[in-house]
Amino acid sequence: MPKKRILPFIILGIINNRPHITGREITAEFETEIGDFWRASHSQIYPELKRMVNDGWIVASTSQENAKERYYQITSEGQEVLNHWLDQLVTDLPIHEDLFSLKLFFIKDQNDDRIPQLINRQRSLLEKELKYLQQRLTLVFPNKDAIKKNYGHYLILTRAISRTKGQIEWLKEIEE
Amino acid sequence: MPKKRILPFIILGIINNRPHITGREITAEFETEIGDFWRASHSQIYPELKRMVNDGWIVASTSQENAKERYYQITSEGQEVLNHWLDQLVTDLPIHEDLFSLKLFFIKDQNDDRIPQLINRQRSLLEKELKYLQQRLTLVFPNKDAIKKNYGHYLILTRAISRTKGQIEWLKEIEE
DNA sequence: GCACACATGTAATATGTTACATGATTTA
DNA sequence: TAAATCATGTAACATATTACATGTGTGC
Repeated sequence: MPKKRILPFIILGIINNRPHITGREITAEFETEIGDFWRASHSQIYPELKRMVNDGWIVASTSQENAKERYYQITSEGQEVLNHWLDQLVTDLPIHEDLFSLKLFFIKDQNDDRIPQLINRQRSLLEKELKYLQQRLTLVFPNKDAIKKNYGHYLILTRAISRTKGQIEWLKEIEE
Repeated sequence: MPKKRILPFIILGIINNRPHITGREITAEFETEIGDFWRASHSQIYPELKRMVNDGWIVASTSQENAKERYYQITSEGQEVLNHWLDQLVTDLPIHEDLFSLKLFFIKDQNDDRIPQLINRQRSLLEKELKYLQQRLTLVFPNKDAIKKNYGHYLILTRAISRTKGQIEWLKEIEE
């Protein structure tokens, strides 16, 4: 789905947060923090980085230590681009490409065995996710100072926790 | 994002729910009920329908009334395919390609003006969505019999409402 | 020096969107 | 009968995944 070129802005934000980052490390970010909101594999990221260097949003450098590694920095132009993107208000709610809902949607009979099966699975997935998120929260934000330094990140983590809890609660309710 | 061929199963489910449906009506389904969980445009749907006829999942027919319209029916093979898909348990939680979270993630400063701006916008989008969902609920499920006849659909609608309310509550909390 | 993880990159393919195109049916 | 909407279809392009490919650094 060719959305409106979100990926470069995400990469820009990552580089802005962590100067001197490598492509591999950027890739890793999509497997942890960002991973809940966006996915991208290295085969998407490397060409994108090239384009961004080309457009003057970032600059690359190498070191003697590691011949292959390339370190990226955001440029002032990149800063502008990032800020301009952040300034734009969101116009639409995201859609939830959610197989759980989708499958339920097609099951008509209240007594269909697959309903409790889907629900149980969903609940266990959500409980695992909740544990992970809570662990991240204590790990990344051990004190108030950490929260202060990365407030937006803190917000979305607590939001994800709240949302996950809510979904689990809902599942518990209908199980009865 | 080339996911694992979800679209044909969705279309199959739609045709199963509404025999004698046309391609245009299938397209319309993605703008109402299904639209919260999956999007597809007609340029994706028509070729897909062709493939599905070719694979024997559905059959097409025409009528004298309207020369262009093609009416689709699910075959017994299609029924099997659909049921097999519904039988498969979901293995992963969906990711939320959510610009709101993404943008917040990149804002570090607690006093950044853009945080309340993003939050206000999100709240108004969610409140609009909530109204729409509640309206759908009373419209599609006016009585208990309607619920009984389409239980899965009922579940995901109430789930969407619960989720939306939860998100609004969370936004209210942090606004203080 | 061999295995394994690191680090980057490309190619083939699948999927999705936007724009273009054409004719049929309905309605004023 | 002209305009709008219905109904289907295709083409060009954008985006994303999987698989392939290649060399580097590190630990044993």
